[in-house]
Amino acid sequence: MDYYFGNLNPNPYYHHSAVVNMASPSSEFMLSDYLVLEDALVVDHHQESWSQSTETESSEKATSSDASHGFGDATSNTNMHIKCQNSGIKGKNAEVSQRITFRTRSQLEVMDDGYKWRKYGKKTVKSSPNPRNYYKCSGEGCDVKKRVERDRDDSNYVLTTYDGVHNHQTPSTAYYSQMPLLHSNHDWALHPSANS
DNA sequence: CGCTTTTGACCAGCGC
DNA sequence: GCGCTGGTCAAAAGCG
Repeated sequence: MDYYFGNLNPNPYYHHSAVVNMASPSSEFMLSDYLVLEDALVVDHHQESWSQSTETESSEKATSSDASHGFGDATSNTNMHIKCQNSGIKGKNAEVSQRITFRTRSQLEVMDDGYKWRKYGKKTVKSSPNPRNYYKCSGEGCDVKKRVERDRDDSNYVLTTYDGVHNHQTPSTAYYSQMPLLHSNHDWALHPSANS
């Protein structure tokens, strides 16, 4: 099941969209718990492979200079093409955690999603020639982790896996208060094209 | 000085 | 039990 989200916030800084492929449609999923996205993107609904993004609504698309507002390297030409899978993962103590993987076309390996992360490990894994980096959320008492690695098939893409749910708001709320907020859940809604 | 990154060591799960 | 692999720890170094 694919959901196509469009950000309703008219502010050009925050025109975002993403497809969410939910393995369990009934599970609770707050996209904005995980994402503060930058550019607009279009997602292929029909195939497993990842296709090149086609820009739409470019008049509202954030420019590269906008990226200097804390969302990444303004010179990096980051374009995001994201599909994510949400699946219930049973932890050691049988608790169900949330794990979501995003595949993002980006020259940046680590994108600013509004949370503060501390790197705690780096590992070369056999399944990929590229090293995998491990991060923990720096929030007090927050046990959310993420893994970041380059796609083994196409190093232009970055695979980011979020594991867990934040127990706090983004620490950048104060910063964002200078501009309209994205990272409230209310900015996201099912895009009409999802029905077609 | 406090926080982050680096990186080798260590640990746990899994297959044989 | 042993080896392989992925994930985490923690000491040292780096940085602002």
